[in-house]
Amino acid sequence: MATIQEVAQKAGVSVATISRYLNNPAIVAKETREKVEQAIKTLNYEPSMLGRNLRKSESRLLIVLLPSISNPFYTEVINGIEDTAIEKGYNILLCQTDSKPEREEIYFNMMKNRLADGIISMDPTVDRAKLIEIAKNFPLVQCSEYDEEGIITYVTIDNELAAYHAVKHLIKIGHKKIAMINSGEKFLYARERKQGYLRALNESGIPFNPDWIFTTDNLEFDAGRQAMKSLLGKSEIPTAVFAVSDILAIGALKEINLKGLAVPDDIALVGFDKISFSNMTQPTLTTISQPMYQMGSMSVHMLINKINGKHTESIILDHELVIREST
Amino acid sequence: MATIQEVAQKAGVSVATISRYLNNPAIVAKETREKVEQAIKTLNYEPSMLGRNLRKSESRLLIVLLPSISNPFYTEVINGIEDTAIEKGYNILLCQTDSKPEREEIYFNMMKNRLADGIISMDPTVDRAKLIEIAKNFPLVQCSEYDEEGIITYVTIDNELAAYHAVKHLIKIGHKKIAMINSGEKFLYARERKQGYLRALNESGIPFNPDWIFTTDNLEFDAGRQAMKSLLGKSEIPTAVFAVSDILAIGALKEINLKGLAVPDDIALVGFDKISFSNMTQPTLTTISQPMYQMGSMSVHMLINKINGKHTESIILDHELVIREST
DNA sequence: AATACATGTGTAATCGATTACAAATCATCA
DNA sequence: TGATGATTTGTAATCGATTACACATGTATT
Repeated sequence: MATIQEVAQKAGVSVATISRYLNNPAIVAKETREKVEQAIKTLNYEPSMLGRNLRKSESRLLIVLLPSISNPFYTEVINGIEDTAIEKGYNILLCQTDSKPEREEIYFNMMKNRLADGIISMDPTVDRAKLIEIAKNFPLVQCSEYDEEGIITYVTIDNELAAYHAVKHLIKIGHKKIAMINSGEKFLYARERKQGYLRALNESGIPFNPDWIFTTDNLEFDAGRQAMKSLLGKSEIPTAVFAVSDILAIGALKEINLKGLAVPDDIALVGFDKISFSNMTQPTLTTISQPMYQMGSMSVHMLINKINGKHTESIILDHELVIREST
Repeated sequence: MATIQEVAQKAGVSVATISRYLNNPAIVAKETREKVEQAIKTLNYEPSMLGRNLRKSESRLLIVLLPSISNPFYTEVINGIEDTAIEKGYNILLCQTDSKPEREEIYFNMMKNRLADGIISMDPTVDRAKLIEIAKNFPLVQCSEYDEEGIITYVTIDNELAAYHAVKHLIKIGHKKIAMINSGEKFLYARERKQGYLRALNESGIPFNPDWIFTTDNLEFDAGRQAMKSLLGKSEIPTAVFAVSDILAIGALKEINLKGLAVPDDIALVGFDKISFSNMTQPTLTTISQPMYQMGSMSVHMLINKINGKHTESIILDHELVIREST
């Protein structure tokens, strides 16, 4: 691998000239430029990012923290992140924490070690205190999550309103017995969506039945099944279910089918996230669509602003209710 | 951010001593060590990877090339890659090509620019000639794909045998009219799986009906639906279908359901890959399980061997037929 | 006491780029 | 013609670490 020194020698100019050519070809004289181009071509030279990065003290790498890549909700967000990052000359390091603090630690250290220029955190389970500590010293934005105290810049949707819309839709098509499959209330979004659910019921004068709210301890398919199993075992069975994630809804759907009941005739079902699989089930799933690509794209813009020392405001984006066969 | 120089000054020793402490604390005297530890702590020092990387001319980053992260087949492979890489002190750069050559180019350049130490390619659509060219000059292994000429080191399964097993299973449970939903034969694995399908039929004396082989132009859900629609429109309708990917199979399942037919009673269905969603459908999908985690893990071991200049042999791993409700 | 060897530390070169500053060249114009 | 300013290039310091080599000290051996 040729270095800039060798190119300089071959072209009969100094390394400074080569560097100038690399960074702004226009400022080197036409004649010199041709010699440099010639030398680069014959030596098959490619500049080393290692040298450049050290000198500029930047890595042009962004860390994206997420619990797990297998959750399809994130894939579309990642597309937004990746496209925007590449457009801005950055690359992304996709980091799965599996909600394990020691994994988190590794990635926070990469930041401290200057192997990354900033962090986009999409992990709801990350330790809040540590995150705030990091955010004080390094560029960091939260995507689809946020900190109630508003110390950390974020981009997200209005979870309360989205849940409200979902439940309102169920009420509008005639349901009164509406259950909710929620994830642990340690998550802010879970608390907010529950508020939206309650507000919709309340507004329509439907009494709240605590029997019909089921809290799962994870977001997997099986948790959805268990939740539905429990709901189907209640003395009074709901006619509609709002699940806070599509995967949970798909688990519920499976359980409903197993019990010989039909969606939407016996039980209507609304999910959340509009993952691609929500369109592949039988029946297809009514769900809340988040502007995932846009969220990803925005968070990169915000992060790069932070890296460049500019101030950035948090943003709340719009969601959309997608009505399909399950309601 | 403190540098090694400042730490050295604070501790009253030379930078060499700090560096030695960082890389092998045992070789610095106990007394000095304590001074160094003290200085590091009070300055809150974290060594810069930029400096280290330049000096060692390595980045400790591995590029993982894949068509799209949204294909769940890859997520488990990635887990294997990530765990093993971290264990070996490397990090991974997940790179989606979307099968676009210009995206590929970006990532190959990162390699040339020394921003990555090696590449694991899982992209079947990547330009072969270019891949071989890269493999000649840089550490590269192929995972789940391979080059027929055997120039590039790879880890994969025996696709012909896996398809053979899948079709044999259908024959064993009484099917004679067996269709295949295949992806384009530009992919080596598609050609191989077709061979396995033909061998199984042939061995059981079942004549091959060209009407029953459908070639899709992509691997998406809708392609599966279209394929099944076509098969259901034939003059003679098959009683079993072998699809070369679970997503295609799930698309087919949707179409079968829409036509009011039942799986497995009217039509039996076998997929390929054992993605997590294959267990969430109604009915669950019989499929071929590839050792995805192991494939990922192996490919990292092989790549690191290559990076360290050691010779490495290609490997073919075992698959497994997972029989579930759809057959 | 002389020698050999192990242990611990410092000096300074090095990795491959960028860039401030100085210097050389050239054209322009009074 | 000489001053002025623009354009182009070179010199050398720099980013933050690692490491070969040299040197000083302590310990063991005869």
